Amino acid sequence: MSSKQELSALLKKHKVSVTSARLAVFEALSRLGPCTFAELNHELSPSVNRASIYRTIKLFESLGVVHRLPMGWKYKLELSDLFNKHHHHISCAGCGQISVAKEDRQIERLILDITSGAGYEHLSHSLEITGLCAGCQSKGYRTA
Amino acid sequence: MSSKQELSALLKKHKVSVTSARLAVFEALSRLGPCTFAELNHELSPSVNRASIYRTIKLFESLGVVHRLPMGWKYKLELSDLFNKHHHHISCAGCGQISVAKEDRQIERLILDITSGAGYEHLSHSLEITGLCAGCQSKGYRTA
DNA sequence: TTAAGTGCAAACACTTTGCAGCTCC
DNA sequence: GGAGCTGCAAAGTGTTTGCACTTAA
Repeated sequence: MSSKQELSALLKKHKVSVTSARLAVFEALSRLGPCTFAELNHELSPSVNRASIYRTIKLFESLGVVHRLPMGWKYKLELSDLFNKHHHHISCAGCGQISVAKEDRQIERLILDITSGAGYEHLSHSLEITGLCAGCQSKGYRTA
Repeated sequence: MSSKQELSALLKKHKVSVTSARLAVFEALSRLGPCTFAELNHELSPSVNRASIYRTIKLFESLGVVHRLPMGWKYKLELSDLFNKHHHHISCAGCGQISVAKEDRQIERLILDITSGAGYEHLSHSLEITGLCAGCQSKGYRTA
């Protein structure tokens, strides 16, 4: 089953319409990977309206289809673990490029460990690592 | 040395003025703990202007005095590890309350491990855990 | 057919900026 | 005394909303 079909199934399951705008947003997100709203909007403009993209993103977030990655003052959007195996990001403070941290089963367990006993339920987590990529290091970019 | 004195020393070291507005913002942050901009503004109003708070927060961030914690669509501010031992947060998706995860030296090491070899430098990280606190569970709050 | 979704434009909230006056050093 | 900082008000962004029209079911 293609991920587009999975999305349709999920939308139907939640009794919301499968519309071309929603499919277009989903496709753009798959194509772009982690991206800002502006990038997404640029990709979809003018076929999908800004307001509709906002509404779709909000819907997708509430359905757990989309995730926000904090990026300093801003954020980026990406398809969530439902469509994209769970992973963590390393982002560059210089150029904003995002790479994916190598997988580590142990860290997932530890994160569960440290939260146990706090009385929380439905836990999820986001681990964001920031640094300077090789390129920006050689360009002499410096953090404040 | 009190943390207020540490702040003054840090400001002087960076050759920026030690002003009453900056001290006030710093004190409010210590008093409030993790808080939204609106809360901070409310605490400081009308003695410090909104614009000055923004400017001060920006300065403090660039000096590494203040951190932003991603909170869904918004963020909260808190004093950074310089004034506050390094730690991780668990926030409640229902009421927004933040608690501090129990410490774990191992997790810090693992985080360094998974990032090594990616060619990044000056690494820092933020681990945000989200769930439902006991209170919101009993109130029957449900995530979407 | 009709409830739900979309585009458009206007409203809204949050953040930044230019400038004149005030403070710190 | 002078550079740096603040308050104020106005300008930018980014995001949300009301409404008439269109589309999926």
